[in-house]
Amino acid sequence: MTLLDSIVMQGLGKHGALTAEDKALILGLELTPRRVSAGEVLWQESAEVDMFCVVKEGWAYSYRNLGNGSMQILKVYLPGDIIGMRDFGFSRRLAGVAMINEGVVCPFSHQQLFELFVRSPALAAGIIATAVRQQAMLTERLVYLGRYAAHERLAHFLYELYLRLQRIGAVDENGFSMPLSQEQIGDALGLSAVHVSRTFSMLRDEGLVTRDRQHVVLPDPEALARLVEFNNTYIEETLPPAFQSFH
Amino acid sequence: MTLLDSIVMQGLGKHGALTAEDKALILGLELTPRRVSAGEVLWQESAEVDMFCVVKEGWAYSYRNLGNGSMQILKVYLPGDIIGMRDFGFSRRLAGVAMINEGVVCPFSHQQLFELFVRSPALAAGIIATAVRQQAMLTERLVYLGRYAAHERLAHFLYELYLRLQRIGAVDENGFSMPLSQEQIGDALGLSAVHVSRTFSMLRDEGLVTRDRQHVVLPDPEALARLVEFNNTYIEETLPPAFQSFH
DNA sequence: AGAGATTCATAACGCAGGTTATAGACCCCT
DNA sequence: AGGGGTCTATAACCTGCGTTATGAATCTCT
Repeated sequence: MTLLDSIVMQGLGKHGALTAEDKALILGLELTPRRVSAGEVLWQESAEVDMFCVVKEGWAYSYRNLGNGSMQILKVYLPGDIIGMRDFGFSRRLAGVAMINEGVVCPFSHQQLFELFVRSPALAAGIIATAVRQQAMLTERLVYLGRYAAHERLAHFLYELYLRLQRIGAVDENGFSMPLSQEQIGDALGLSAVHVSRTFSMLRDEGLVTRDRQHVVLPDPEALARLVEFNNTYIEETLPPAFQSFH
Repeated sequence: MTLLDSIVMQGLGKHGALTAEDKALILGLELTPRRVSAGEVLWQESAEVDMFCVVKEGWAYSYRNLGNGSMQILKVYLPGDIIGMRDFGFSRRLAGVAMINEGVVCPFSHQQLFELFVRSPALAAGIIATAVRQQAMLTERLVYLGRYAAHERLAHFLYELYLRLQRIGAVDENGFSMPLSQEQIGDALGLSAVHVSRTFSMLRDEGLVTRDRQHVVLPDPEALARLVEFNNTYIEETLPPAFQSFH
C-alpha cells in the first residue's frame, strides 16, 4: 500500500495532474520503512513535532490520555494513511500515536513535507485534501458521540472500517481482521468495554455482525449502512473540479 | 476584526514573513462584506461548495441535522474566524452553517483561495495552520463528548469561548455576551436543553458561572480552567519555527 | 398594550449505559 | 504442560442524563 495508491492521489493521477516529478516526490516520502512492534508508541502527546508517517502495514491509533484516568482514541489509521498531519502547524503533538499490532511505517520530516509543498502545488492540494478527509471522519465520529446510541456508534464504526478496508483490498467475503480489543473500541466510541461487549451481542442477535476473536464479518453490510444512515460524502473519491487547475 | 488581525497572521507578520503583497492578498478576501440576519442560513449541508467566509461581526455555527431528528452543532464561529475551510477538498458541504445573531460576513471564492495559495506560500501555510487549529478545537470537543460528564463539558465550552473572546477583545471584567440558547448549547455538547439548564444551575451554585440571559460572567476563570484541565496547546499563538522558512 | 412564541427553571420518572464482580476462553511465557 | 495475563460474556446494581410536564419570565409582533 503506497501513498501513490491512496484514493486522493489516484484521483489526481487519473486527471493527469501528476507529473513524473510529482510521483518521484511522493514516493520519496516512503524511502525509510521501519518495522514497529505491537503496542509501540510512535510518539507521545506534547512531544515535539519532528516527523510524520505513512503507514505501510498494520494498524495504529491516535489517542489522548485524560486526567480522569480514561483514554479517548481519536482515530484509527490503516495502511496507506498518513499519521501526524493533525499536528501540522503546531510545535507539539496534540495526541499520542501507538501501533495496535505490529507493522511497518515510513517516517518523513517536516522539511520533506515543506519541500513537497513548494515543489508541487498539485501534491500539496492532494495531501491537504487527504488530511481534510481524515478530519471529516473525526467530525463524523463527533456527531456520533454527541447524538447517537451505543449500537449506532458501534455499527457506524464497524461500517466505516469496512469501507476503508475494502478500498485497500483487506475485505474478504464481507469479513476482515480487526485487531482492536473491546476496551480500545470503547475508548474510541466513548463507551465502557462492558457495554461494547453487550452491544456486540445485541448486533450479533440481530444478525448484523458476527465476530470470532479478531475476525469480524458483516453478513449484510447494506442493512448496517441503513441502520447508521451512512454519510459517505466524506469518503468520496473524487476531488472537486477546481483541483484540476493544478497542472 | 480583520483576518490580518487574527492570531496566526499576526504571528506570521511578527516574524516578517508577510510581504506587502501578502497583506494585500489577504485583505482582498474581505472586500465584499454582507450583512446577515439572526438565524440566516449561509449554506445547507450537501450544497455545492462555492465559497468560504470571513466572519466580521456576529456569531455563526456549523451543524448537522440528523436522521433521528436531533442536531449536532460542530463549531461556533466568532468574529475573525474563517467559515467553510472544513469543506476545502470536497465538492459538497459536509455541514450547514447558520448565523446565531445578526452580523457581517465576507464571502470569498474557491478561486480566490487557490490564487492566494499559489501566489503566497506564507499565507497558504498561515491559512492552513488556522484551519488545523480549528480542527484541533473540534478534536478537543470530541474528547469531551466521549469521556467527560455534563458539567465538565459545559465548563470547558464556556472557558474556550472565554479565551477566544478575550483574544478579540470581547471580554469585559470576566463577562461576555453569549447569544446561544441553552438548546443550542445542548446541541453542541450532546446534551438535552433541560440538562444544560440543570448544569448551569449547578455551576452557578458552585460559584463558577453566573448568567443573566445573554450575559455570562466567569467570576473565577482559573478555577474553571482547573476543573476542565484546559489544554491550551491548540489555542497557542506561535507557529513552529519551520514556518518561518516561508519568506 | 396584549397575545403568542421562545426561553428558562425545576420536578418527577424512566432507562441507557457505567461500575463491579465472576467465570470461561484464549494468549504468551518458560 | 502449567501458570499468569489478557480478553470476552453475562449478571446485578446504580446513576447521570433523557423525557415529559408545568409555570414563570422574556421577547416579538401587531
